Amino acid sequence: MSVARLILAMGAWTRLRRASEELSGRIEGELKAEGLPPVIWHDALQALKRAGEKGLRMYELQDELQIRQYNASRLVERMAIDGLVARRRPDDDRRGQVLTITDRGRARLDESWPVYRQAVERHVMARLDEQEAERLAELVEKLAG
Amino acid sequence: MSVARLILAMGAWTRLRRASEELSGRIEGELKAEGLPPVIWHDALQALKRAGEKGLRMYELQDELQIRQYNASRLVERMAIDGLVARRRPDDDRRGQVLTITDRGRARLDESWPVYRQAVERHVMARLDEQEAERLAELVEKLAG
DNA sequence: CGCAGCATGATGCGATTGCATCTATCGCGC
DNA sequence: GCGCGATAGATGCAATCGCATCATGCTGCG
Repeated sequence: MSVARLILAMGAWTRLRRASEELSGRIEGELKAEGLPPVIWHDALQALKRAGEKGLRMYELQDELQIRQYNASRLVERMAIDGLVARRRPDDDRRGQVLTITDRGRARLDESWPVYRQAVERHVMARLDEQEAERLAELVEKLAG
Repeated sequence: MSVARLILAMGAWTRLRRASEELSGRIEGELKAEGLPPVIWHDALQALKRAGEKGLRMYELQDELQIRQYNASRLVERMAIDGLVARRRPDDDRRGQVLTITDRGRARLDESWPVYRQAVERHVMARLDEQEAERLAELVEKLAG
């Protein structure tokens, strides 16, 4: 019946939220403890690295990271202050920015990757086997669409 | 091999985080659009309602909601300002607080529940069948322990 | 008893977020 | 070419978060 479904959905949602916050707290905490930038910076740098020379427009980065426009704007500003990304105005659209990773950005990525990786190994990989990780990914994917 | 496991874990973790943020955004958004308090207030009021007359100590609420000490402190302060919870000092431990829900708190809960419920129905229940919701709850539970 | 350390919760401060709005530029229809 | 709605991104402001630390009261040990 529908009541049971709702209770299950509520339970899943609440646990999902708590688990996400718990994990974020731990993983971000480990990065910060090493003086490294937060996960979102890592994601952004990785996306920019993948994009290579051609770089990404603001809105592409925003899309890829699934963050809000103003958060993308501020994220990039902070990363630019640290010299991790370069911004340039394309001639064909002078409203916009093209973002590329700098050498310093790549270096920072290399520096943070081992720590990030170990954190994920410890807090995620160690707790789920392959099937479970795959299934979890599928299920949350259904929610985010 | 271990590399595959790491990739799966990373994928699960990233999607989990994004889905959680996405869903939080939508659900909190709907509450805010109706002038209702955020989900965490709902959770807190519900926990206090369950606790009844006896109420909860700060650290019990903190435990139940899995939030940090300073967040509990501030959450309760804001809810008290709105008159949704009552704080009183127990005689046997005059450092602490005992929190109880007020009539106004119960009323607010009744008011926000239909909206919250519908949001969860729309964004969670509608996207997962019973098995999926149950499995998701199990999996995230393994991560949060 | 007296004091040191522990537990409980509050708070100052800087960083981040959300929301709304602003500026600059683009491109389409006339 | 001109004007106007649409698009790209920045920003002021208030609220919230994280961290460290503080204040107060409790507890156990000599």
